[in-house]
Amino acid sequence: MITVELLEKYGVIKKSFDKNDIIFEEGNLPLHYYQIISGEVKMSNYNDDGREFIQGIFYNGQSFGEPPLFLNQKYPANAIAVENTEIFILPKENFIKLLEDNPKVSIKIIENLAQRLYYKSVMAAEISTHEPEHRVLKLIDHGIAYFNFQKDKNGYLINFTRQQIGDLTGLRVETVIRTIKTLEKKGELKIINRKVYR
Amino acid sequence: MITVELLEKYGVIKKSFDKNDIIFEEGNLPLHYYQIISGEVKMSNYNDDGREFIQGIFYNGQSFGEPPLFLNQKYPANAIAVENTEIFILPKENFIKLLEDNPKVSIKIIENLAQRLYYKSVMAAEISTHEPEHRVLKLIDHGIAYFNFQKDKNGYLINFTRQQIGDLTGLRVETVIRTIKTLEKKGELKIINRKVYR
DNA sequence: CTCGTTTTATGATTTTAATCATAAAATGGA
DNA sequence: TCCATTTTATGATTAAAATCATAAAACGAG
Repeated sequence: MITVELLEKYGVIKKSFDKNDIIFEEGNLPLHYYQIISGEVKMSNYNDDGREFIQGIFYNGQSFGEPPLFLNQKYPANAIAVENTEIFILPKENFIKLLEDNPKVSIKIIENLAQRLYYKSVMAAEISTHEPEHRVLKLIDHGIAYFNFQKDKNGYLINFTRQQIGDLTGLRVETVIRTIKTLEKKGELKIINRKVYR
Repeated sequence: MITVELLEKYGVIKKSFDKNDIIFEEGNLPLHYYQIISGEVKMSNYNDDGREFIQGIFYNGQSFGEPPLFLNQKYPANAIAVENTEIFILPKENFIKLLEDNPKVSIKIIENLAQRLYYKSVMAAEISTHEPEHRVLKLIDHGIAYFNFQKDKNGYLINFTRQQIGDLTGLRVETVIRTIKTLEKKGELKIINRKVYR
């Protein structure tokens, strides 16, 4: 996360997106740095059958889409506003200039990329070698630490739909529903009027 | 990749590992920066059944294991020498000092992490939404660009075993063998005395 | 050169999650 | 408040890759 003052110094603009608006598309060349002011953004891929895989979900203060920007490669996924969202947008050249002038920001970027790489490493191993129960629990426990799940008297509220959990873990929605029920029976989580708590 | 001169200035040491030696283990706290001089290193996880998932394979000049170093988190996977390997090892504090003193190195680190994140994004989507043929081809095509595959008169030699391809794509070795045969029949790749060419 | 290990190979069977079908409950615009 | 859409739910069936079994070929350490 880069401070507002710094971004403004380098000519950032604000842009609003409605729910379901496309921010950028897979295959496009990156031209900007994006940082969320408010709202929620998902990055995802669709395969030939229209099946979705969610690479990540981003919230207030988080940036997204930097890797291909640094590599001059095409976006490997789409970025879509999950709800009405406001975003800081900085042209690539200005962003590079900002980094050159402010070495400490580079360290922030490194930490952010490191965090995302860490998540992807964990989930990649989960998706390819573990059963549904393990995958879902791992995602939920990661979410408690890094997505914005709120704690109340029942525990952490996992505010993902069953479909989203499926799209993040590579499982079908029916499988997620059944898996969550099994996990409830085993006492690993609670279901209180259809909402999942951990 | 950080230059030898710079690493030596900050007190780097060289260490040799024999084939199959463990460089660090999942769950340990990171204390060093690692950069390969020669040889080959794999990072991988094992699930409860002993099934392996290879996170990545690294060669001459490449560094590995930085994300948890920046985050003060435990290693999410093991690092193992695939063959006899020589590695530069720099203590964490010296590495941080090196970065602070040399902002341009930060940019290199960012590009490196961005590259790895890009690979993980592509493979995550493949593993969770595509069939074996698609997964194997994507891995191979990525390997041509980023692993050290050599081109000869038959095309690029994919110098991975079927088992390694399986551990990188989340498939079983028998499935990989059958998939590669199918891909050969479809003309997507060649098999010349058991070696795979693309 | 030899022998144990690894790699590639193939066929038969099983398992597990995907798929298909259907529906009730909840949600959210108009 | 009404209706279309989304979300959760459950049962039956299927398909696809994993598993199991076995073996030949290649490799590599001594």
